[in-house]
Amino acid sequence: MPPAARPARVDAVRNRAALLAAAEAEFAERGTDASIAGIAQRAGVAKGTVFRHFATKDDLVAAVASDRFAQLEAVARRLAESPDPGAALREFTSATAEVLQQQGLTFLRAASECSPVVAGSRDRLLASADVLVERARRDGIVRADVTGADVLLLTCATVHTAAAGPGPAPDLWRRYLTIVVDGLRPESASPLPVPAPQQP
Amino acid sequence: MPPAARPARVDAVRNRAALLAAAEAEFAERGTDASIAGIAQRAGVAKGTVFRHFATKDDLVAAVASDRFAQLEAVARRLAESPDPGAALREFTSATAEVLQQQGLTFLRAASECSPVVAGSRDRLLASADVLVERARRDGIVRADVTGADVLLLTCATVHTAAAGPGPAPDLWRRYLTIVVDGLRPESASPLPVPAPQQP
DNA sequence: GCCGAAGATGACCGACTGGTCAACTTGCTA
DNA sequence: TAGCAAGTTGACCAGTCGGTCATCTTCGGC
Repeated sequence: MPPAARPARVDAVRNRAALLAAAEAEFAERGTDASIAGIAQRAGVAKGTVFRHFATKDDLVAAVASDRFAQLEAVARRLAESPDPGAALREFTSATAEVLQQQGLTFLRAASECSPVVAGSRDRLLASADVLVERARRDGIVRADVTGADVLLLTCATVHTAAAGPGPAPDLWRRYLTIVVDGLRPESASPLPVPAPQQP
Repeated sequence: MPPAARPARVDAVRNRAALLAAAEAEFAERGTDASIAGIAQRAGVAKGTVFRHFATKDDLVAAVASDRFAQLEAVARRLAESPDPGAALREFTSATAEVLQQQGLTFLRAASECSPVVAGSRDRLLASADVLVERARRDGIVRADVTGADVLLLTCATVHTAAAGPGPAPDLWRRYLTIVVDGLRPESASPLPVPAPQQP
């Protein structure tokens, strides 16, 4: 085992944090089309500094996206201890929708498609979602043929509808999440024509 | 009123049609990021020719997107005469999903956001969707507080979920469209927390 | 077959991108 | 406080993009 690396300099730590915050904001506003130059400017740093901290643009995208998935996974783990499985599932989908809404759905999807690190974070989130769905099913809240991946994808869907609407409709997703959750109920459920996906 | 313009030359007509077909395919594959050069090559034409027929890239995007919305509006008008309003609504959502899936959801959204012509086509489609929803509601198939814009947005949503899934899952949207339509039923409907949008 | 006009062409332009690097500055350790 | 590794900088590079335009080709009326 090599000796512990010298700790990072304080200015490097500060710049790295500023870069992550700036990247988060720029990616949220403009998706993966956000330019490195713009992120650097927002962080108050030269462009070369970005590449010192993140070898490629993809690495920066992955860092931001992984943080988001990890944040949601923590929420799911906490809710898995909740005494009311139905409320826990609703709260989880709302929290997920809020993060997706804030960070940008297509950004997170693109990130998990081109980075195995992000895909890993996403899969851990999926596993936590499965736990919540299974608990809700045992409670009679959701139909038998629905999985965690289904719920995550449908939550993404409701956020997308809000983003697709005209002008700012920041919480239109609440309307559609309500309809979707109603559609998950076991009463009056139509048989589903296509099998559930393995991953969201 | 000026005298009728001389009819277009046959080669111009042929090239315009080839360009529209090529643009449709390229936009479907790569969204608005598709390059003019790629579209020109696919159409077997030089780049300058593209700009002779469409002054800007946006004009080309608008032409392709408008065609799609008009195609869906025609479907809706036909279904408005159908004797079974519930089946008509289901068929309309399926047809819409298929077009969105084929042409690319984000492409169509981007197109209608930056071109008033496309927005007009989209609004005509919305009006036709409203007719279908109203008929279904009178038949007791959908809850009272749902509009045509809701149904269109939710249909977009199910397509988005399929696109967000891993690998090719070309008809996963059928699974989620079933869940969503179940969620539209009047029985066991939870009150909706946010008003419906004016446009989809 | 001739000829004018409409159309097609592709080299070219400027703007912008992600990424590199040699020169310079700064924080930390001894 | 001296010295050096770590960190920062911005000019620069190659590539791509949408868009222009002088030049050439082709259609179609006579």
